Amino acid sequence: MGTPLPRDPIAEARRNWEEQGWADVAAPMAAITAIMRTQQILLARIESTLKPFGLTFARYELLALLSFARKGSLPMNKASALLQVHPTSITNAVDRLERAGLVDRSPHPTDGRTTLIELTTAGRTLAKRSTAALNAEVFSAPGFDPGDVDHLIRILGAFRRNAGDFDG
Amino acid sequence: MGTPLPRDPIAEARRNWEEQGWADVAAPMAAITAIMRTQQILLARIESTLKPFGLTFARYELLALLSFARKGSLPMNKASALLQVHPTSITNAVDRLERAGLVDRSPHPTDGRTTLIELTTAGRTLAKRSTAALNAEVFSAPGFDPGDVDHLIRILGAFRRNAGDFDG
DNA sequence: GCCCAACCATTGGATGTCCTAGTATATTCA
DNA sequence: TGAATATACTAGGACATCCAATGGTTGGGC
Repeated sequence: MGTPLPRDPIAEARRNWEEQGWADVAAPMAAITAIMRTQQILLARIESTLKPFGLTFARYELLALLSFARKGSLPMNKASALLQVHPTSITNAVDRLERAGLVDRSPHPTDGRTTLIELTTAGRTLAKRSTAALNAEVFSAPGFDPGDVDHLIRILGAFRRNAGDFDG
Repeated sequence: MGTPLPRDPIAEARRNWEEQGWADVAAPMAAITAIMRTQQILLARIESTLKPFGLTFARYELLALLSFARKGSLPMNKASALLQVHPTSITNAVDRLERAGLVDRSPHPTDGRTTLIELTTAGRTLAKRSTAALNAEVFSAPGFDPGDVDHLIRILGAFRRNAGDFDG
């Protein structure tokens, strides 16, 4: 996974698609494949930045979400909805964060079905420090042309709304 | 993970970033998070389309790559480089594809270190059929504005070149 | 007031990805 | 020629994700 390839493998795939008579879907195929690869690159950078803190991206996202919660605590199903992941992934992340002393579980005062999660002091500190690291090492120089960032936000925002992520 | 949220959680995160005094990196943060989520949505669609064929995206990618190989066979390290994944992921995928009778391993004629992988007849057939399904169910209506597809390809292409994926 | 459908969190199983080691084969160079 | 280095693949472990199934808990309809 090291040295650059002589040519863009996605452009190559696009040419293959066109040669096979699938020219009508070749461009969307290339765009979707490019998103897959871009996500992979970005995730690797993020994980590498978070590693010194003992965090993965999944656990960081939960920590960051909690650090912005008005009441300081959040029901697990709410976290699942906001982060758009399966409830089992939240359970898994909370298990590990709790074992690391970064969050606490507590029963919901009125609804016996739901569990609340809350940052510990250590968790709040780590959220701050790891966010600072991500801002400095990843978000401040993402590798996009500055003018393209807004394009991306608009295009992907429309896509996500279209896919049913949110109303608006 | 069902009903749409009342508001865009990524726009929400961007506002939080700005309020914390990180306005300079709020936009790239939002763009990167949007790419993560978009990839997740697209991957779910692709996996769902491939499920009836007994394929995952990882295995499909390998099948498709082999179906375009000029010689019909490919060394494993070449597959690893072209698909941009860890060599162990290729080993894993080939293990399962071989067990399913879709590919064969064979020793390289001159280099005793390398293993060649090759589609079986069943593998070639399945590659064709599953590609047709993806074209019909995912790539033909990706959910992007038609004009945005070319923007995406250009922006993400520049990003990937910048990240060292390929020269050009 | 009671019952059942809906909801919430968890468990266990399958898959995929990466990393670290380890083994075997090639190549380079003193 | 023979040792050091580089390359190719495999083995085992950690982590995350999804799905299906389980066991409590609520709350609306009768």
